[in-house]
Amino acid sequence: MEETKKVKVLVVDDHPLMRVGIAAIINATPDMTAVAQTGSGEEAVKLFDQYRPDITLMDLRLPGMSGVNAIRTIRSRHAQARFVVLTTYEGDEDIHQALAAGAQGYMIKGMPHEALIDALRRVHAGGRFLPQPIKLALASRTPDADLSSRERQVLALLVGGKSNNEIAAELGITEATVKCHVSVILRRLNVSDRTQAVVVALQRGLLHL
Amino acid sequence: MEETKKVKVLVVDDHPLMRVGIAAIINATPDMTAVAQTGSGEEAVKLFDQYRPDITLMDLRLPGMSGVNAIRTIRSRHAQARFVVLTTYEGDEDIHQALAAGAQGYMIKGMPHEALIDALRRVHAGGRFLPQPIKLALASRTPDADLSSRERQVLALLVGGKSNNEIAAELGITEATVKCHVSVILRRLNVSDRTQAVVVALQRGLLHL
DNA sequence: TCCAGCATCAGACTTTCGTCTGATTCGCAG
DNA sequence: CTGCGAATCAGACGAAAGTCTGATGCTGGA
Repeated sequence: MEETKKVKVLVVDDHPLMRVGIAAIINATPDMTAVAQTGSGEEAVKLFDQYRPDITLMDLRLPGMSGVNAIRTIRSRHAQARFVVLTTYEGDEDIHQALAAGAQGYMIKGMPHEALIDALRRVHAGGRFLPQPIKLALASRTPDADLSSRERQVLALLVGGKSNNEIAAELGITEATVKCHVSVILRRLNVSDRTQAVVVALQRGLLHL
Repeated sequence: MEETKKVKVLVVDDHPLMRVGIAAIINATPDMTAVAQTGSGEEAVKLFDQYRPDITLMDLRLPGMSGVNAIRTIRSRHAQARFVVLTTYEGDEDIHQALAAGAQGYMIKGMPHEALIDALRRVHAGGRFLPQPIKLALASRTPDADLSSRERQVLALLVGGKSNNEIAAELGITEATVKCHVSVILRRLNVSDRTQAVVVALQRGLLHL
């Protein structure tokens, strides 16, 4: 068995136990090896520079720098870098962001681990890998889902449970303007009041608690 | 090394990769062995009967029967059964429920895996194990947090984004009564409107999306 | 037995929410 | 250059939401 031919994988996940499991699966595959692992996005960037893995297996929910930002940062320096995102399914927004950032594969924690190896193989071969449910979630995305930055700002405050008045104070604008933004947000998210807006924002992963 | 002296652990988690990691850590510990594993609460009950493990490592978020219900079911038949809950921290309610159901230990995914072994040892020795942040979360719990079953029902509909009117229709009561329930819920959760109620309910794990 | 708590309802009142109409400014793409 | 969309504000309106007072029936524990 020639070591140099093994596919080098960098594992990024904030759960140590999960990293152990992933590494075990990868290292049990004869032509793959987990060369390094970490629980932080910042360290992932450093480790990538150091080990130049063929594929990076990346969780999105990380303390500090998010997985998406880590992908963006690494890709800005290494355009050929390939990523498989590994996460518990948390709404279509995460998926969309990750793919936009340059991920080639998406794997859901909780799928049988053969699927993980399959995904790694396909992505390493230059292809893509998206599970069926992920494809469906992306297909059902309406383009209206993209809010302006100001609207996302207001939505964040809505999720914080703020009233129109408080939001106005916090943003230094009038309540009338806030109402206007809220109305637009409701239309874009296709809901009829702020409570529903909060629920779908959390469901779709537009914001995190 | 005498096999019969090993501490037998049953692993219950719906993420296969996580199970692999947990089992690897346990089996790497000389005096412990992961005798069985599953991703479902129902199967956990069967496997317990079959293997009689010394400790069951239980995730709370499972498809089908919840981890808490699995603990309750197993305990009703085997009062001496010991449990360590292993979960991503999702609010004080889960913890409270799990301990009330009879768990002796609580471990957060994302802690170093030495801590897991430590927890298993202590619980197997007849003790308890609660990480510091968990203790704090439990300490800051107000007794007001317990809602009546009717109130929980209303809260669930609030989280569903329903209006008072829709809730009234769904429960077959008057809107006046719904308003009354909502008022009580707001006071109990210590918030001032339904949107905030939804947010804290999700934060504290009173309800799941 | 009696009180406390839960669930139910009603009316009235204030505040907030959400919509609508209409208007101004700014930057950017065609 | 022109127009479109974002962001800003205003006023006014109806519809919800939330509070308060007060009242009834039921259950279960002290």
